[in-house]
Amino acid sequence: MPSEALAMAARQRPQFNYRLSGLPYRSIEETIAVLDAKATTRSVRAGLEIVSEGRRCAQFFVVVEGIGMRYRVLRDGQRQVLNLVLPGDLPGIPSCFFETALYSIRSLTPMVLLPVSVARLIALFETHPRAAAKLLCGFAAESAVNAERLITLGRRSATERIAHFLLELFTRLQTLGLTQDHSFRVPLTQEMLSDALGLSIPYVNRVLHKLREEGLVRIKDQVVFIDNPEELEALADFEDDYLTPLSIAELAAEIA
Amino acid sequence: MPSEALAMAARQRPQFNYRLSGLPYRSIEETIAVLDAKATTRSVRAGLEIVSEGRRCAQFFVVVEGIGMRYRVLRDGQRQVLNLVLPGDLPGIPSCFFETALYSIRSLTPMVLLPVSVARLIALFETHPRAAAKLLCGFAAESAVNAERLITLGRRSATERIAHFLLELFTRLQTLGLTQDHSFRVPLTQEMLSDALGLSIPYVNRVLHKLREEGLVRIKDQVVFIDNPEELEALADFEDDYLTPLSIAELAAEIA
DNA sequence: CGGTTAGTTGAATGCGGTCAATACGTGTGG
DNA sequence: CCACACGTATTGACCGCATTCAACTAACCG
Repeated sequence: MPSEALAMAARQRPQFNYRLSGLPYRSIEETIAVLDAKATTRSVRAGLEIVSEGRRCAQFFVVVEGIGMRYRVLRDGQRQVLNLVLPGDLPGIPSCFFETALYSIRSLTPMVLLPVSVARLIALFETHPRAAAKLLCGFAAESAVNAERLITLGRRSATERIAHFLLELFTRLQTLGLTQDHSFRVPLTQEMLSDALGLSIPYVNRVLHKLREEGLVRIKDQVVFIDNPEELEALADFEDDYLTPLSIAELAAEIA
Repeated sequence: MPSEALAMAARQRPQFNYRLSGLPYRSIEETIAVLDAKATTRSVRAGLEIVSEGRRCAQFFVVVEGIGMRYRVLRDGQRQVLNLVLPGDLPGIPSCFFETALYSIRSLTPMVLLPVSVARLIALFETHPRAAAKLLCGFAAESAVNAERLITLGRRSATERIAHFLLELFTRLQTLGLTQDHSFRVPLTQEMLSDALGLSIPYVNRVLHKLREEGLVRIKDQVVFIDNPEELEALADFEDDYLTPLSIAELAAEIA
């Protein structure tokens, strides 16, 4: 299905289908099998607050399907979006290791989640070490994404931030088999972009306008089109190393 | 030892002693015991690059003693300091899960490290699940610190950034038993502060000057004095929740 | 003594924020 | 069917926080 036609369809009634069609390294299949996914899976509608900052959070989740966001609202009402939560991610870590959740998590699309209580996680280490190791790997991969965002916020210009963010999202979704050609659909408002990248809404708008005019990237009806990947990557100084961790098998084979 | 006298001593010849005197939750004692610390511990001098971005990194480290920094140098020479590495931290994660290290790590003081190869880590999950669980907890605690820094870079002013950073450092070092009264010693240059907080060196200087004049905080001869903790915390909107994770025992006791 | 690194200060500039108004689409209730 | 509210996108004018560039000091070390 050509991406332009897809956009056309989106204009009429945006649909989001984030069922996994590709299986990345930190695939959740083994974990799910171990945890008897089918029995305990939980579906939530879009726009639901799954974890609330300041309230006890005794479990984390394995995202099976859908997209969410993790964020903090500051005293003065400002919001910082920490990251987008995609299939295979583990929202609720690290909040479940604290007295009270440190951040809130909200679904942006309908989601399918696999809840895992902390007690069960601890037990998992005894009973299914392999699954536990996978969880650590998955969490480490997430932390690499967060570190890269830190670099983005600390040292990149507004244009670079936006370009880098969209390229990262594209790459991650591509690994999950959730892209079409050079486009992907996410329920991404300019407000969310600004809150994720530490910018103001009007400025995000201006930069997006500029990037669109330069033929680099477009966002239309919640579909992002990467029109010129090469130039966009050059502009953003984007390298995808940090998105492609080694597999457990490769790691175990390492010479000690 | 009064902190003023300590500063006096520092002026003559700065000394750094970061041996652990307190043992935080994510204490490394069990891990060290399991891993036969004594036999494999490694001491490094100050200023050594322990992990180099772009080069293979097949192990991570448990910091037994000393302080280091994790950073990335960008294409254009700009540097972003991701975090300071303190005793109990686990530098090398997540880099060891990737083909090539994503960031560099450098010692700021002499350090004592416990190297753990990835292969051994994987094996550890089978043989010592309890130690593996502790590693995950420790890593989760680190990730909370990084998330908080993300909020700092995204949504806080220069003054708030500096105040928040110094308070965080104080609190973490206090937990480790490495503070005196309301002061602590770190080999922290204004350049490092600026690279950690996404600011320019001159501006860091100006803000520090202002904070000193307001009687909130001083840095003198590599000793940081928190002169007015209450006001500084109010100014920075600092809460220490994210620095005090639950213990494994508490977690295991959770109702499933 | 020179060389080097860290800290300090001033002046000019600019990136990105703030405030405000407008447009646009969609869903609502009259 | 239209009026209105609401959320999101867009644009303009002005402003200010923080950067840049540059000069200069202080401390340390060979």
